[in-house]
Amino acid sequence: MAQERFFLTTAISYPNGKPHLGHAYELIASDAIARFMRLDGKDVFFLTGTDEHGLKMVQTAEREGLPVRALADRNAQAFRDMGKALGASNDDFIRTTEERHYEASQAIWKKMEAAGDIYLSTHSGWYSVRDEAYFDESELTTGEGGQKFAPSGAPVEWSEVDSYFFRLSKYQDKLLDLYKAQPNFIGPDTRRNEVVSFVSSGLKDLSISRDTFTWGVPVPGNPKHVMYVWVDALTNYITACGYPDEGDPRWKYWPASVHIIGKDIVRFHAIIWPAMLMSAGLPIPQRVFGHGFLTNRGEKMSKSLGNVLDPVVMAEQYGVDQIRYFFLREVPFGQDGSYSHEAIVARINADLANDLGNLAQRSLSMVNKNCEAKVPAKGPLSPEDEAILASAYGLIAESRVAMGDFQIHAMLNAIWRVVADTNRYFAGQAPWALKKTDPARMETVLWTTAEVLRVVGILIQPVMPESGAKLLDLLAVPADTRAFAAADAAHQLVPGTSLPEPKGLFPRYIEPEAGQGA
RNA sequence: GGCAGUGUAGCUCAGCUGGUUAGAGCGCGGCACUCAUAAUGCUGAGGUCGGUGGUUCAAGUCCACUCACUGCUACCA
Repeated sequence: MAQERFFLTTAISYPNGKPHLGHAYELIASDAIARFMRLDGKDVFFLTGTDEHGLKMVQTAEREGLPVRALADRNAQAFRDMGKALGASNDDFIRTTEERHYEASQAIWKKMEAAGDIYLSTHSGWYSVRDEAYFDESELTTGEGGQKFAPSGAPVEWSEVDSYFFRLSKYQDKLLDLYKAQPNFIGPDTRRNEVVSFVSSGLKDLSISRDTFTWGVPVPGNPKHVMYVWVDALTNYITACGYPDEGDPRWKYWPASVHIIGKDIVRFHAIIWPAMLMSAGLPIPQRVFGHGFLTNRGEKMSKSLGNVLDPVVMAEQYGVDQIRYFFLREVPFGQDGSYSHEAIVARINADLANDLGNLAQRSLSMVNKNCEAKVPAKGPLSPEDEAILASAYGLIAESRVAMGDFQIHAMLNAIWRVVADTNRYFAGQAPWALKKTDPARMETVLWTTAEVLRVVGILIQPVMPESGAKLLDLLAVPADTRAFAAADAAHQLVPGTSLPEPKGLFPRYIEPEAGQGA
């Protein structure tokens, strides 16, 4: 039987600066989904990368006195390094300046052109040099002498430039059909509603080339023009699958299972991208999911506010798994979220150190001292034992449901509900008391607790790969039984197996000095 | 302006097709325990479920109106 494939992507990042927390968040979340699917037995292809063309890159390079390509190389590397620092498990890292991407972009362009969907015309509108943007008449204000101004206050002038256009308008009905046929194509629902309403209100053709700069993919047959962001950036997803070579070993991954993107670019992925694919006669992605933005104590991150945190520094300060856990547990995926030093520390100490870390420590240290450092004997199970085991074994199904909608936080909530129940169970059974009255029963309680920990260890791996592995090490779980398929009663811990000395799983976070807020 | 959504304990939020004393986590008070990373367990404090008016035997849960807030309303990636 063929292994189910799962292809997921992040958006490609624009590397005119260093990666920030927003990039990190998207990568962490996508990585957790990728790892989840791998552990669940799927053939996963996980892609991330950088979108390196366009005027902003040129301008940034000029400002820094670098050739554009050098800037792109340097910053692309910074994004790669961030991925490493965060434990990202992407299978490829695509850069739009790569040869393979030029090939793919020009190929899809030609397909769209052959379909009669590309034509040369004039792009006209009110342009603000300062904002580098066009504005609709309705957004403008008129000053003295008839001068018109953008919302930013910058003057605008009427501009007419040659540009190639994509017949997006032609796809309006087809897109609406798509949204109807695939109700979960766009998630979460609020984003879907917005897109549907946008498309319903009418689509205009799209300007897809520029002849005002050259840092881009040349338009086939007219090298005066380079492709504008839409065609260039979105195409990366099929470039990585080997397009236009449909014999490429990676082509089997297309169409993508999901594009994980920021809520601000949902429209491009849910409207322009499928329309392009329809035009080129290619399959449409299964889903597009827009995550929310992070704020620092409810305030937008900005350089001027000085509340921009470097994700790599955060990983060093709090721990990689710790911040992965924090963002994925604290923020319901799809909604905006807020973070603060206090909130991070609270999660680390309450959930990781106290609830899970201490549960492992209190039970495994008893095993170590009272069971000859071996998996305890499993005697007859009491109803309490059965109940806690059943809820642990039930987690995998719950997690699949949650992750089916990318509700990573819901999966973590479920896991921690079991962790809390297990602490209750442990306190209720009081194995330290049984030690004197009924040692056999004590062993069964300890076995049950360890078995729950095994399941938990397996399930936290997508979010906290290192810590999950550490926990499974403490339980001497073989490497080949750490996937989700083993999170059931058939693979339970074997009494008598030697265990290593228990070590702390999650240290408490202690403030280095008082008064240090982040 | 139009469209969509949100408003439930100090904070963050659950509450499916309306039905016993409205829930969880965190925070806060008290108690217990000692296996454990000063961890854990138990327990308490009570929020007019934004407001008003309806429908109903019964509404946080449906309807109308109203207030506040948020998102979208295309070429910045």
